Amino acid sequence: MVFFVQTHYLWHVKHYINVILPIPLEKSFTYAITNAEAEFLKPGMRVSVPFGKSKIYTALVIEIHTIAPLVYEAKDIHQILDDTPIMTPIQLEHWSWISKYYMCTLGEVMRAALPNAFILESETVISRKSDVEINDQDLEDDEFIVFEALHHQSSLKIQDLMAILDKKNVLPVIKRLLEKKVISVKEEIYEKYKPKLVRYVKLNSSYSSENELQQLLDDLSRAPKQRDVLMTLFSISAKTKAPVKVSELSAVSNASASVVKALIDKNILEEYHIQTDRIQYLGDVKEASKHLNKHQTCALDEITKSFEKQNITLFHGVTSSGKTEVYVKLIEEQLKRKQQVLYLLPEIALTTQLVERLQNYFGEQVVVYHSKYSSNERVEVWNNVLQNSPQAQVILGARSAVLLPFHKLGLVIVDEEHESSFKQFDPAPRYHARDTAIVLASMFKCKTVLGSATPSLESYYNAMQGKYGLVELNQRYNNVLMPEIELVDVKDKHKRKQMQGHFSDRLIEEMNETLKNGGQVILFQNRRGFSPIVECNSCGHSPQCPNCDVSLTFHQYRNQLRCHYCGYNVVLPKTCEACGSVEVDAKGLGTEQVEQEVKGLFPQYHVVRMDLDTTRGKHGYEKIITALEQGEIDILVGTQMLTKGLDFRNVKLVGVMNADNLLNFPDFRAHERSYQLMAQVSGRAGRTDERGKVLIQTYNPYHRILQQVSTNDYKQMYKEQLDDRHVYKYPPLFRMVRLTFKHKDYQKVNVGAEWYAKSLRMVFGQHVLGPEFPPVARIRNQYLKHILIKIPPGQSLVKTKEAIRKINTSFLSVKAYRSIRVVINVDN
DNA sequence: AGCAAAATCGAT
DNA sequence: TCGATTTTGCTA
Repeated sequence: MVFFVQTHYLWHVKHYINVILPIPLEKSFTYAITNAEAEFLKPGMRVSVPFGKSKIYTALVIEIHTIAPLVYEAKDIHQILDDTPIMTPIQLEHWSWISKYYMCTLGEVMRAALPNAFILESETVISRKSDVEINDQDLEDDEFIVFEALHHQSSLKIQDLMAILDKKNVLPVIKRLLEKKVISVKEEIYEKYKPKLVRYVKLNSSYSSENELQQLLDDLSRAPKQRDVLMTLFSISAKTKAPVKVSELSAVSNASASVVKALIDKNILEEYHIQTDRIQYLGDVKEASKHLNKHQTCALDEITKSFEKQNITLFHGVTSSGKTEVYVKLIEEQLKRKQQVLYLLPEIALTTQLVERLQNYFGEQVVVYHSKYSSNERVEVWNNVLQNSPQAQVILGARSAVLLPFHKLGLVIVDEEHESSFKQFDPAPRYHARDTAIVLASMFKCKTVLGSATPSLESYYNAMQGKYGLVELNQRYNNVLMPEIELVDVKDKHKRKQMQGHFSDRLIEEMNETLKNGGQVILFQNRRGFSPIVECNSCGHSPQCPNCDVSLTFHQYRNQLRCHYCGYNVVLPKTCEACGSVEVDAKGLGTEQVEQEVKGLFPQYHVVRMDLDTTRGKHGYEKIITALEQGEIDILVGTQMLTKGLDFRNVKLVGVMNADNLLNFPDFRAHERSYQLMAQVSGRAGRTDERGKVLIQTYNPYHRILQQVSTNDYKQMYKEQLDDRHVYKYPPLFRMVRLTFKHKDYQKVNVGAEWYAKSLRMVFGQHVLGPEFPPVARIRNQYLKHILIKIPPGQSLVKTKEAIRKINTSFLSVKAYRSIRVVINVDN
């Protein structure tokens, strides 16, 4: 599709616009516009349009043209919402790439990209018809209640009606009232984004002369508090020569808000508002960037050199080698060239630590963007990026930051490049932020750095193929040694009776040693809850989730059984539901149980657990990190949350409770992930002068991956894993598209998926796998089935997806299959 | 997505 | 058999 065609407007021709609606529909929609609107509108502006029976939606203009739709009469738009486009031409091109590559609709990309506040919603507002004579007897009870309410309030919203009538389905009542011509209904839209206004005060201009002022102060002699406030105002404005905030005034003068209000009411002070940014940088003076050591300097030179030949460079630097300092130098260079920099990080690594570090170097030029930001904050970041404002030169963000309206992008940095959280799983667009960023960079003709201590096989493979440049940094900062990694054979320890609960004697020994010397310990267990399975000792029955095909996880702190897929929970039954036996056993290990055992083993130390359950609050995560930094925590037990780019100086020992459940995870990337996870947790140990220690407990110490982790041999891991991927035809050698079928009817999923697979096999033959049930075959009462399509090297991706799309269309045209949800996941 | 018509369910 | 609930179809 061609966007942004500069049309020559002819006044006798009817104009139309094509728009994207924020809903998952394939087609774009055409609306009629007036000539004046055609002159004014540009692609990237928002309009509100009627859609469906009654609703008004926010739509984005992508094309302005004069081609009348053939089979229907285009509706008129409702109104224009913007003066200038809220997005850029490059962005539209980028969205279009995402929708084609990841096989989703533009509407879905729009939903993901635009801050929520940009998408206005219409609301049904009902009001009483004037001059209508109504006989009370003609109205039913609930109709009369609404009629009465409208005497007190001129208009009511659907929400209000639900509250008044205390039921959720109020539409029939509205319909009946409408038929009786008692009320009228209309759709109203409202702006969601509200600029933040700060209250300021100044002296009313009528007191400008000396005399008037003297008079005023005399008048106020009997109101000493107000006089004080006034004097404070003079002293602040004399000192700062800047507008004075109400909050500042009342803080400095130590007066309550009511005193200030009294002065405003008396017209002595004048109140006014100034619009401000919600996100403000509160840092101190800028810091000069650190001098790089010789290894870092060398890496920086190599990256610069590699950029001469390659657009993308993989920066493979071991944990705590100081990659960030190298990025800082690269960013500095772009800022000199007046170019924006996009710095992508996994959400969880986007901590205050790192943000503060970058703000120290770049001050207010840094802007942060992630999902925890409120809708209004996101709008402000969006606008700053769009306008290329000085506050949006370095954009530090999680996955969705790649969808911002960049103006002059000079460099993209994707840190922790291997992190799987860069790939969005649900809902669509199921995009990978790393790959999407690379495409964005190519549209801006700028360079990309992918950084990681444990690169993904995909990126390392691309580097080996010469597609990416490769720069390595093998020295840790200050030449700290890599931690010493010891594998503990739990099977053997059990045999020798050297286990206490889930702790081997070696782990206890090392923990004692570390704690005695004032060091901190991190224990890693990749499962939350107390135990993932509860089993009856006499009959073997274990409680299952009623909505999903999984065992319920026992959570001790609430004495609950919970499903981690749908959130279902029940109180732990006292006796077995199947046989009534009281002997119920907890099988398997979760963080809660580790915490409990540690507390028993080391009662004199402070133990804290960090997982989804303890970090749920807004700053839950932050609090634990700060407590650890400040040495308030001796032992931290947690899930993989612990692994992400945190710099804990005093952590001397890391224990991996059970490496096997990582390795045995049913996914073709399980081994790669295990290596990355363990290498990253190990990296938390000993980041200062002293060498850290890592203990990995396992039933299988001879596992290749564990051997490679313990010898820190990334290259060996890469080679062996790549061989496996070769044999089993997995990425990075083959590409993959996975289809998921969902329906509450088991048979329907089976038959539908089988039909689909058969059609796929007619085109792709042996490269279609399945349909197969996933390890958890039912979630929230929906049965799931997967089909995997492997795309061999050399086979056209575009054509493959085209073929899949065609089959999808004919699948959906079979009536019996139409109700089956098909989820397409590219590069999953 | 959201809404209305159509189809199915279920208790009298 | 009627009314309620779920499923299906369409939006410009």
